Amino acid sequence: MALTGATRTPVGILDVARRAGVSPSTVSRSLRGSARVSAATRDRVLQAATELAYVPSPAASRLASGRTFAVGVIVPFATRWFFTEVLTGIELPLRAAGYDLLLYNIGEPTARAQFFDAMPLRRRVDAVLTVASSFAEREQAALAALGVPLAVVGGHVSGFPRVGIDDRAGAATAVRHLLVLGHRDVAMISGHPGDAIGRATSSARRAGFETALAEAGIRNAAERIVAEPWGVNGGIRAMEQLLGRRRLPTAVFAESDEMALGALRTLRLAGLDVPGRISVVGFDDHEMAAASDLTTIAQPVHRQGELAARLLLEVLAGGSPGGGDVLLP
Amino acid sequence: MALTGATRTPVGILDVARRAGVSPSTVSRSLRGSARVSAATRDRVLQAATELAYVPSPAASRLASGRTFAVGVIVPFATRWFFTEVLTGIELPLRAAGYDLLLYNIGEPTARAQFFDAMPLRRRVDAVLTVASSFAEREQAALAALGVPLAVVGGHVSGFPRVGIDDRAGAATAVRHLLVLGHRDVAMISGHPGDAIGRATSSARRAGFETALAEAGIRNAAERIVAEPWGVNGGIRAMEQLLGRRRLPTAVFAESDEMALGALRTLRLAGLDVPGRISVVGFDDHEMAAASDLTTIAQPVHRQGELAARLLLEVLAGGSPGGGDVLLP
DNA sequence: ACGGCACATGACACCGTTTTCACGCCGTGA
DNA sequence: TCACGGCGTGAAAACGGTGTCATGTGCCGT
Repeated sequence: MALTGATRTPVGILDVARRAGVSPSTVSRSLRGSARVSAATRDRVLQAATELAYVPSPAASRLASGRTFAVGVIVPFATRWFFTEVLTGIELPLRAAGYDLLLYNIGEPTARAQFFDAMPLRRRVDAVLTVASSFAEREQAALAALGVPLAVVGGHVSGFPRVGIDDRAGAATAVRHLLVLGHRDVAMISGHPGDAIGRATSSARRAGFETALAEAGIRNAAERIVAEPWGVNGGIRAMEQLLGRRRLPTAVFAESDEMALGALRTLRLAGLDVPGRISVVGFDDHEMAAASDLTTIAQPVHRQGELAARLLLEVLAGGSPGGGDVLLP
Repeated sequence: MALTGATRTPVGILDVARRAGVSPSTVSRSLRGSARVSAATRDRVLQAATELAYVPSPAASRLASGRTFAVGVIVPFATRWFFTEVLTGIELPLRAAGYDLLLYNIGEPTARAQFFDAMPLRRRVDAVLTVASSFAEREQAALAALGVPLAVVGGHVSGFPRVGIDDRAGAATAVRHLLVLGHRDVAMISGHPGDAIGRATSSARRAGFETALAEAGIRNAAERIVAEPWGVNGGIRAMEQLLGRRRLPTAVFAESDEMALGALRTLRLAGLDVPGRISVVGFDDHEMAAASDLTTIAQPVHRQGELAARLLLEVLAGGSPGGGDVLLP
């Protein structure tokens, strides 16, 4: 008596096989569409499968085939906006190809340490994707030791393909924009060089800043950079520092929109008109940036995610891709 | 000749068993610490395992045990901030208990449809967690049909425990705050009732708004609500609508900080002083809210995630939890 | 008309754990 | 001293697919 109603569904591949009047092997082949099965049989199998509401056990499939059909996504949540944007780009192609997304947040130092200590995605993903992170030597080695394809979005891991933008050029563009507007006294708000987030990105953008200033014949670019922890609060504090200086710059280039927004806030509190008294330019095209009418360098983040995903899929499918992709802001 | 260096590591449980001089069964038992194994043996096994750098195959383990040690997290990415915040809260306890996080973004309608069509997490998670979403009847049924524990953060699925805040009370508090300040002409900016995101949340907050107005003897609360699609842009447009009205309200309560920020932007463009000419109160305690000096109703989002995770773990461990949790803003 | 041959399909071993069951051993109570 | 009950451990059967190899059949070329 089915007192409990619909119990857990232990409908396996043999049930389908039986109903379709074929062997399990044939069911497997038909379902994965891969191998050579006569159209008639395949249809019969498919029909049987849907009738029985058959769902293959991923565990069994993984065990037998060795493929997990999962990719690990490593992120520092601190970059909320960037990361979610990338993720939406990543998800569609991967999902379409039948892959699951395993999320790992290594934002906090302790979480990060644990992660690299335990390497929890050993044996459980076919590929890895890192978002907006830089890694120390040992960490890169650990990632490489996973022995699976790896793609990098907004960061750098030596030896693996990278999808991103030319941060240096982007930053230079932003700064040149300010210079063209006539500004000579330009400062930069940057993330702490020590920060795990975007170490590479950070320094590339600083380099862009320095390049642009050098072009304009402005010296001591380095002194014009003030670094604070990455994020809105860092931006707030950085701008406070600038306000404390003898002379207020007439324009500020912020490494990221989040920092720019923080800076704007400080300026607003100080009653300084933007852009009347001081101009601010950001970098990233953060959702809130538009809402704050912040001038910013746009980057196709969503696209980057998508590209990275496709790149991985290509590798997983057996092909080897070209080098790192670089888009223009 | 090990030309290839360290190849893929096929070190299995029997290797460990051999090295420790025991049977695979004993290794399994020792490693999961569960069953009764003499301390001496266990130590020997553990040692052997670390020496061999043994990593159990999750696939095999899943197949044999029936447990996946994974939980599915369902989110509409639209609520970036909320969702990442929740996620950080969720992750630690789950990870500590050995669970993986499978991410599903059902933000876009087509993705949502596909999701409920294919029910991709059948057989691949031990539990599910939904974040900031409301579901139609059929969708709720589909979720229930998964047959696994489910916890809800910031939303509602009938029959399953919910972690959240008292949105109605929170909203009422916000509105009362405005009333106490002397405002009589208060409007509300709300998300579209049809939006999938936080339908339940939305209506609860509207109810709070209406309650508070009713208390103060203010009528036609419903007319004072303007609805636009959820998000910053919705806030922008909603405020534009309000500006278009005959009389500008002296205060606005926004359903979410994102909408409030949008509203602020419109006001800034219009040159209207905040809070001099018009007051704005938000809801959520969004990161950017602080940076914009927006008055807002704080809610312990991180905490909510953590609670939901613990709740799930409890259920997974066999206990049955109390009813839905309600925190105070 | 006959020997392949290619293709569709079935049989079966295997993937690497977990788990049940049985067994031997030792300490204990009668 | 003997039967008995635990406890620690090993043997072996799942778990549910996938892939390889073997088999049977219809068709083509000569």
